[in-house]
Amino acid sequence: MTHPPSARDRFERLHTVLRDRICLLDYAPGTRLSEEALAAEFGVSRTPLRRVLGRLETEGLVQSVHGVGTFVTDVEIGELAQTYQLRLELAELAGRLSPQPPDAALMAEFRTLSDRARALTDAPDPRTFTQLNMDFFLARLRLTGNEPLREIAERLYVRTARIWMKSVFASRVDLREESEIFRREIEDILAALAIGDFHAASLIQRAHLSMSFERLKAGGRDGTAHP
Amino acid sequence: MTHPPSARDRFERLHTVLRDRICLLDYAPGTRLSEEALAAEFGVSRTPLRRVLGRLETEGLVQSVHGVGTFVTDVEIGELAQTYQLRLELAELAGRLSPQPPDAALMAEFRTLSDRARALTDAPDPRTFTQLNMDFFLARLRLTGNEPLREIAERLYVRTARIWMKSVFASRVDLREESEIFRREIEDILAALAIGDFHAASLIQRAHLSMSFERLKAGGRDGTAHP
DNA sequence: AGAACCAGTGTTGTGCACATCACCACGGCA
DNA sequence: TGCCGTGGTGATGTGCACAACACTGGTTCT
Repeated sequence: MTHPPSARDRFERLHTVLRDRICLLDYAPGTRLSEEALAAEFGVSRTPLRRVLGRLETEGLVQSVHGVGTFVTDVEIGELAQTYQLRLELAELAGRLSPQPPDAALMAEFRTLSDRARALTDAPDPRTFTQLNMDFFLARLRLTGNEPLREIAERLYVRTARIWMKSVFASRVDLREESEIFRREIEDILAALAIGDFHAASLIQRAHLSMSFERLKAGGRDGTAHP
Repeated sequence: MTHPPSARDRFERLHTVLRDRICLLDYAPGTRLSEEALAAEFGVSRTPLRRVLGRLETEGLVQSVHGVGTFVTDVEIGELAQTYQLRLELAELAGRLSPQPPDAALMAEFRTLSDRARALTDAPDPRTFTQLNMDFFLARLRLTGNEPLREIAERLYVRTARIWMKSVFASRVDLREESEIFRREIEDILAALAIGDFHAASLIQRAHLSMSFERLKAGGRDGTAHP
C-alpha cells in the first residue's frame, strides 16, 4: 500500500516538473506562465502553485511582476560568465572536499550513462543530450559527500543549463560534435573512477566545463549563427 | 516624496527581520513561530507571511510540519563541519575570482568596523559581537565582483551564524578572547587592503574562519562548559 | 490494568473572492 | 495632429474561511 502524496511531495513534484520544462526549453525564455492555467493543468489551486513559482523565482528561473505576469527569465552568455567561473571552482572542490568512493550501483549507473552517450552520438538530439547531461551531472555529484556543495552545485547547474540548449537551437554549436565530446568526457571520467582517482575525475570535469563554456562564447561571438 | 512600499519591499523587510531574529537567537532553536501571531505583529495576513516562512525554510532556518507548527531549526557543530569546510574554500575564492578594489566609501566602512571592534573589546556583548560580525562579513563580500559567489557565501554564512552565539550563551567560548581575536582579524585585513593585497586579505579571512571553527569544536568537546 | 479508540483542539495547507497594480486602447481637448 | 487623461481588462498580491493533519486527553472495551 502506498501513502497518498503529502503536501511536500506535491510541491516537490510540481517544482521538478516546471524546472525541467524551463531547463529543456519547453518554456522558452520570455514565456509568460499563467498561474491559473498551470493550476488547472495540475489540478490544484493557485495557492500551492504560487509557492512553486516563488521558489523558481529565488532560483532565478522565473520573475514575477505584480499586475503583469510571471515570465521565464532569459539567459545571456555574458552575464553567466561569473556563474561558470564559480562552477569551475566548485567542480574541482567536489573532488577535494570529502570525496565519496562510488559504490557498485553508482558505477553501474555511470556505465549506463556511458552507453546512453554512445547511443546519443549515433542519433544526436538536443533534448536527449540535455537530459543525459543533467543525469550525468547528478550522478557525478554523488561522488562528493559534502551536502552543501552538492546543493549549491545543482543550483548553479540549473541556472546555466539553458544556455547550452539555446545555443543548439540557434545553431551556434554543432550538436554532433558536442555529442562526441560529451561521450569522450564520460568515458574519461569513467576510466578515472575505475582506477579510483577521484581528483583526476574532477579535474577532467573541470576542464570539459571550461572548454564547453569557451565553445559557447566562441559560437556567440562569430557570425556563423544562422537564424 | 517616498514611494509606498511595494509587495517585494514588504517581503524583503519581513524576511530580513525574521532572519536576523533567528540569527541573533531572539528565537532560540526549537521555538515555534506562530503564523497568526507574526502576521498580527506585522499587520499583514498569513498569506504573505507564509511566503517569508517558506523562503526561510529553503534557507534551512525553519521547518514547517503540517498540523504541528513551524519551528526554528537547531544547529549542531557536527553537521556544520561540511558547511564550514565549504565556507573556507569560498572565502579564498572570493579573493581569487574577480577581486573588486574597495572604493573610498568601502574603505571608510572598514575603518568604522575597526572602530566598532575596538569598542567591542572594551565592552564585550554577544549580540553586539554578532551584529558586528555580520556587518563585517557583508562588507568583505563587496570585495568580490562575482555575484553568484556573494549570494552563496551569504547563504552559508546565515546557516552557520547561530552556532557561534549558541556557544557563547553556553559559555563554551570566551567572549572577551573572541572579541580580541576578531579585532585583530579586522585590523589585519584592513592592513592587507590598505596595501592592495586582496588575496592576502582573503587568506587571512580563511585562516581566521578555520581557527574559529576549531575553537568552536574544542569548546564543544571538552568539559569546560558550565550550564 | 492495559490498550485501542475517539472526539477535541490547535496548527499548517488549500481554495476562492477580492484588492491592487500595470498595460492598452479609446476619446476629449488644445 | 499630438497629448494627456481615463476607463477597461487581465495579471499578480492579499485576506479570509475552510480542509487536512497531528497531538492530547479521556473513555471504553477486553
